[in-house]
Amino acid sequence: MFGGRRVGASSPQGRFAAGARLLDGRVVVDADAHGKHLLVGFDGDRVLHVHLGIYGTYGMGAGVAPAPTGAVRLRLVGEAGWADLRGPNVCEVLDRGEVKVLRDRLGADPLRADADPEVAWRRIARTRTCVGVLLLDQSVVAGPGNIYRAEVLFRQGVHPGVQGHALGRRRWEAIWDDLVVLMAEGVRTGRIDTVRPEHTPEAMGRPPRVDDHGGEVYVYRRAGLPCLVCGHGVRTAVLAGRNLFWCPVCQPSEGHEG
DNA sequence: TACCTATGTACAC
DNA sequence: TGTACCTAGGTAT
Repeated sequence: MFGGRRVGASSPQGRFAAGARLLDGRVVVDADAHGKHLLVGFDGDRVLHVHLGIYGTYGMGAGVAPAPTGAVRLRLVGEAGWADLRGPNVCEVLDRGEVKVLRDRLGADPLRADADPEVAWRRIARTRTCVGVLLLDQSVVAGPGNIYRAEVLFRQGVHPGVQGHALGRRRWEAIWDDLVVLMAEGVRTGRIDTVRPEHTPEAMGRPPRVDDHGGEVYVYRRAGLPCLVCGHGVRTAVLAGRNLFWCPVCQPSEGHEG
């Protein structure tokens, strides 16, 4: 919608007024994402860096932009359409050098063709930190969040408390390969569905259930409900500051509880 | 109208 | 580990 075109930038809410002025009237030359970070390049060595965080949203449309509603941090308007950004964790203008600093602190992104899971593995293999924490550490793996953490560990039968050094290369490779598939599918469909065809409510003869986040999942936010595979109650605990969910039967704990 | 929750991160201690 | 950031939508009062 904006690539190669001159765009208008404004901050109806006012909090990004100075930044918007740096971009206003410039041409969008490229756009890229690394993990949860969006990088939109403008002419003049200016890069818009956006991280949606936990609240942020983008609203977009074709044609003439409507009057802004709510707290619109940044509005971009081009010939073909408009985009409104609300509530981001980060919204700033960087130069290419600052972008490199940002990228250097991010780990392998399962959605990127240039990702090297070997780098992540070297970090994982030498730490006692558990895999449930490592999967949310964006300097190890960039992109997965709380839903993918819970779901990929369930799909691979890995207890979230397994320490990095005890995970083993094969299990790490299985987790990585699954993330690549799941996240690509998420991009394609715009939602997070992780339930295999043989476990869908239709296949199992259960009523359909879609989580509030909009996708079908095995354990995420299903605390106390029966596991879709074995029927045991799904457990929950806080790990790395976020609500974690797992099935204690399908994800055996290898000698430790909790 | 108040309160709670959420696909996240940084910083103080 | 706790808290601030900061927004919208849902539920309770």
